[in-house]
Amino acid sequence: MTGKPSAASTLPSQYSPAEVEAPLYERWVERGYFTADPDSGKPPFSLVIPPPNVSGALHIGHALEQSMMDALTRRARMRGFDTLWLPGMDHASIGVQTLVERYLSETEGKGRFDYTREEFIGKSWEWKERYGGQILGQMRRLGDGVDWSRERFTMDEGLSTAVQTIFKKLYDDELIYRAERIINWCPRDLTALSDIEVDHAEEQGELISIRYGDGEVSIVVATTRAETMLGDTAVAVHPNDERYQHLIGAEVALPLTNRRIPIIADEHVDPTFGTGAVKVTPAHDPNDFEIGRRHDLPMPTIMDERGVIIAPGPYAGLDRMEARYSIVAALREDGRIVAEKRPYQHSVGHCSKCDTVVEPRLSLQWWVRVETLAKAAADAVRDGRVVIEPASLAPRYFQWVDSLRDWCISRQLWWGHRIPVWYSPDGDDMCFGPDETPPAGWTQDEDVLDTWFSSALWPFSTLGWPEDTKDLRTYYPTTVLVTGYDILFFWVVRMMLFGLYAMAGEVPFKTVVLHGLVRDSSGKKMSKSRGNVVDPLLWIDAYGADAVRLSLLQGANPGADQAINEEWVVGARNFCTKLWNAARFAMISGATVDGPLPATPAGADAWILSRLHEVIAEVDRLYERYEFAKIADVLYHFAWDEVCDWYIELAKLALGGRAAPDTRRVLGEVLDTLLRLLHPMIPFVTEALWTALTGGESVVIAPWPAADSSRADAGAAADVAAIQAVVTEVRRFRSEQGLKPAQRVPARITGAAATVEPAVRALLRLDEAGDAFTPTASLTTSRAVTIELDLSGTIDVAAERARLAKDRAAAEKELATNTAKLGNEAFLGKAPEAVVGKVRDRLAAAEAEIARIDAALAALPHA
RNA sequence: GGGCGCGUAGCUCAGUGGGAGAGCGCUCGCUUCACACGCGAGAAGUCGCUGGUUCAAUCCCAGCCGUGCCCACCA
Repeated sequence: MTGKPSAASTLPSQYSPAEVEAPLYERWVERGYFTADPDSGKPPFSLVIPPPNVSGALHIGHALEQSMMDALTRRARMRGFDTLWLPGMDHASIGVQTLVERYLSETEGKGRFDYTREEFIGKSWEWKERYGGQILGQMRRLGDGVDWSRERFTMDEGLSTAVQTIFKKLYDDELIYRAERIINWCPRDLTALSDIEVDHAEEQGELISIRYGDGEVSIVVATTRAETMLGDTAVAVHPNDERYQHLIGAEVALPLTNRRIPIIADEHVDPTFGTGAVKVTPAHDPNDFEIGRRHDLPMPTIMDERGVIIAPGPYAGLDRMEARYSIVAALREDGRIVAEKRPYQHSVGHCSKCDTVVEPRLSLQWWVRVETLAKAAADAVRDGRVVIEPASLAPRYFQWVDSLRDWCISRQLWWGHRIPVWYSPDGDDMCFGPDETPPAGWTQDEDVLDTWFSSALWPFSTLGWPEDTKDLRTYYPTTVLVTGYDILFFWVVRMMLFGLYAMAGEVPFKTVVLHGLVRDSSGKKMSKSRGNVVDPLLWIDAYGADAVRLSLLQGANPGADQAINEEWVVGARNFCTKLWNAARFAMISGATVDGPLPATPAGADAWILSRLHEVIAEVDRLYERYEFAKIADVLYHFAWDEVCDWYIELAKLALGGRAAPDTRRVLGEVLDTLLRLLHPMIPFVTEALWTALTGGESVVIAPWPAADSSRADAGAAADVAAIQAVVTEVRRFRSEQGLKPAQRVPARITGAAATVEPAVRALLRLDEAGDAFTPTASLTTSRAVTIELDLSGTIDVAAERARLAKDRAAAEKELATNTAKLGNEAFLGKAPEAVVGKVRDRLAAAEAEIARIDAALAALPHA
């Protein structure tokens, strides 16, 4: 026997995660359980972590996402796969550069441009070594079974090589190009942003209607950005707009300047909006830029990169917001403002990193031509090579990928992958690969790449690409990607673009599992400004990593947001304690995992084994659909309601009798299996208990349970169902009669099977009827078991009558419902036979129930 | 404007064409020999509204009301 009753009996009654977790984790790592082995001969199961920012701390969303990934990985390992969960971090170009700038400002009192590029990058690496990567330690706290030997960073040498290699390939294939276009510019961070790095917010602004020109040739335009009029080079109207036909081709005087600008016709203009006339500022508005291109308009830039007016004149040197105010004032003085709508609600773009209002700006940048790449990315999902779970979120993927616009990838930053393009003294440009040397005298492009460019390579760059490594051959395509639906556009789409392109059409992952956002207890998004952000580490400290993981997984319905608060974590912690005590009981009781299971287990033993194997099958089925919340629910209720509340109570009886050895073995089997089933979700407490219970090396490497349908035992299940029904009914009677739970009562039981009666007596504390037995109360349960009790006192007739009356009312309702159904010809004619039969059964049951209750009522003494 | 979703017990959420569920909370009782982070019993919902399909609708369809998110546009 490997159970250790002597040790177990000294276990405290409560689990102390803080003492147990860290040593267990270190042991797992030291023993190499998490290290993948492509030579193992086992089938591969691989996934890459969505790399957290090097500057980030573990937040509740990470905790959820990583709990999901860890559960999948641990289960796969137990099922015999060679598992690789690859960890790492993202360099977070703009985010980290901003932090480093702030840090340098605080510590050295200098700005970015007080350093050379090389100095600044050196400072950034120093910052990264000193302050970055704290999340890695936090992942250990959570219990993440990642392969630390394969940890990667998006700026490490191999990944930088991958970036340069794919850039050159794209450049050579003419899928990367340089062009002057309107981009989103952050005047604070001084860099271009991609469309998705801009957050739009509805704001109260003003809509000013301005009269351009005078007399015969005048036209009213409306704008929310009066200051951009300094860059106007036309006024546009719709070509079919009756009101303005006579003006098309004319020139109007642009107020506050001595310029005259043409009135042009363009389809883009919506004649129903405002006056139907639009001022055109090609260098400062994306739509105006397109109009400008169509009509070959001049495109003067009127602001510098910080948003300060540079157009010559009285407004030069003013910030764009100051200029707006001054220009509106000047126009008003001139009598040119014909209408002002204030407040005027409209959408304004902000830098997603620093919240500064972005400035559309004409600028020379590098772009990825996405059309063919996006087509391939869409096809891979349409033809099922990549499955999105839940499927209901696939339209979001298509919505994005089917309308993808060229991706601006250059950033005017220093922290990141520098664009591998060099310029000759004559201004020619050429891209060079990692093993190529540009000619002397050529200078490299100053810009770095969008952070997401390197993230897009993550599923293969981390495995060694462009080298043809064993890891790459073994683990690509990765099995599954787990990430939030909010990151579908930023990251998933881009991995699809580049994965299919770089890996000869092979998808980066076979399944995308999308989770939702973790919100606060009332369903509100967590944010610093709301002050409702929770720190998972504080909860780990207070309740243990398992409790945090379980509480998050209990809410993890596919693709759906979830609300969480501390109460949930407390509940999960309580479950861990319950499990702890169940295992403690098993060990105290001499449960064992040695030897074969009994060939013919007795009632409760047979029943719980039958249920156990149903649960295994159910859990397997749910894992295939990534239904973490339901897996947690099934195991929670099986463990608590069935194993603890019924099986252990029934086993206590058997442990005193002849069947004790069988029960000890079954009890061991049930706990062993339950702990293995729970291990992927709550690794620490299951490890502590499983090793103590079984004496095995580690549950991490224990085999995943296999469902065995031959364990099904309908007879045993029926017996236990009868016990549960009778016990529950009599307990209710006892409770309503005010009998103390501990009070033993003599009773005569008739109608109960031999397999049922002893359990009923024990669980209800009913003694054998002795010689002096005088029944004073009798109840017939729904299972046709009659129990006569000698209460040696008066029973509460009124309470009992009320209880029975209530039951009778419920049965009457049931009777009426089913009688009505059976009286309905259409129902009898059209409903399936099975449904009709079920209704007949229920009708009969209701009739029997009423008869039983009436008999019980009649047997009650009159008050 | 386009797309997706939600509205079920006080709260947070599952769920199904044929008997309304869970966790927490609430009420009552309990130092019952694993566990008070526990045990037992219990109360609690016109399944948003209206109409339709069906023998049968919380579930399918339409409309409405409320609510959330994503994309595009917003001169």
